[in-house]
Amino acid sequence: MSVRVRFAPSPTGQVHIGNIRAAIFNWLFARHNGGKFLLRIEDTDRERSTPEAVQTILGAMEWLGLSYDEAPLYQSTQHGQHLQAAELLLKNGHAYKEDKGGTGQGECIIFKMPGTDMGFHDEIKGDLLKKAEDMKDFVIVRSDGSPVFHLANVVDDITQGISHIIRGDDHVENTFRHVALYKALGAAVPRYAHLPMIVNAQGKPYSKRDGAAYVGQFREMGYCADALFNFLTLLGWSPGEDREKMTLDEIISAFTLDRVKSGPAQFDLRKLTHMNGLYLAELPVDVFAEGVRRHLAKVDWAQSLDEALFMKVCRLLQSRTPLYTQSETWKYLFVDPIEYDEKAFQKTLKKEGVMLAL
RNA sequence: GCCCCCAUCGUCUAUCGGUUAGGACAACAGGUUCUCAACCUGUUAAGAGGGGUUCGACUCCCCUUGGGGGUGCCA
Repeated sequence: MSVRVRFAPSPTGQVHIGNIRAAIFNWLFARHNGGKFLLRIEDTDRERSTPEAVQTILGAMEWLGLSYDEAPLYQSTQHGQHLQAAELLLKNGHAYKEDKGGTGQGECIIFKMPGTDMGFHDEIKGDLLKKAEDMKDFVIVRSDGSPVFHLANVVDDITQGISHIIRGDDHVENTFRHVALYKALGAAVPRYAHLPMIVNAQGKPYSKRDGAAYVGQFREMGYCADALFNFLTLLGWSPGEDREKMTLDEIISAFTLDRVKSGPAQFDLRKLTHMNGLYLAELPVDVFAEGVRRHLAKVDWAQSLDEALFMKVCRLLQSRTPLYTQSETWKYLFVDPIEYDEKAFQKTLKKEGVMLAL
């Protein structure tokens, strides 16, 4: 079975850390299995989708090295496909029209759940079952003619030939609907894997209120892509054998879904910072220096530093810098005069017999 | 309310019936040191509770408790 997975973000703003983690896991799964990693931009929400947000997504993926294998599919171009699928469901009796009243006006198209108990196998959580009475019919096309997420998502996954759907835990319940949709559409049901959520110290979904929550923010704060990638990989997954800091190749070859945990994982910025330090320490000096330069660009005392001294300082402090932004505290090395008591200094020199090689 | 999922040090995790329950981050102590930091060494620290199954349970089953998710003409 050839592996085809996808990352399907909505271009409505910044790229959330939880979303990019899902992208990373999909990417790793594809690379580990020699499959394809596809990108689908779910831009059907005309109100909130913007071209800038698409660029933000592309930029975040490029920064982290998440290369995709085929041209991105823009969901808005699939509108006809979605409606065609709805028509098919109507025709074969899996859907019906109804005016539900309430917020919308007119008839919407509703998918009829099979009315039998259902189940699917989750690669991470195991077998999941649901009784018929716990599943309700649901709207697939709104009364204004626009397809709902469930329909669009499933139809697009079918047209992109997705074999494994690896996504956040918050979609577990949707999966029963999606499986029913696949079957009603006469398509092969893909394999599913639901990733544990990334939560904050309170156990709630990690959000921007908990500090940095977007890829762009981590980049600005001075974290390097490899460190963030490695760290995110360890949230909910472990290669075993006490391995943590790994090269990309090592991660790819060790990555399997059966080693993904199913409980939520708390985001610990301190551990990320420590790991970032390990990555910065092994960078070539000039690359490190370049990163420092970027972060010092806006700092007033660092506007015209002596190049030779700057490189010297970089060489000296590289291994002790967990974050680029820490270079902002290097001011004393360049401009502050060293304060000392001349008399006490001389006295110490004599007393200790200290020899200074100056 | 109803449905589903989850549960090892403060945190991320290893363990897939038999271990002194291991590693990492953090914390603490000491060392090193031109402040800070980094670094080195060491210490503290965990199987939520109760029943089973078994010669033997962190590990398998059940209940309780706690946490999370879902329950839209949102995605």
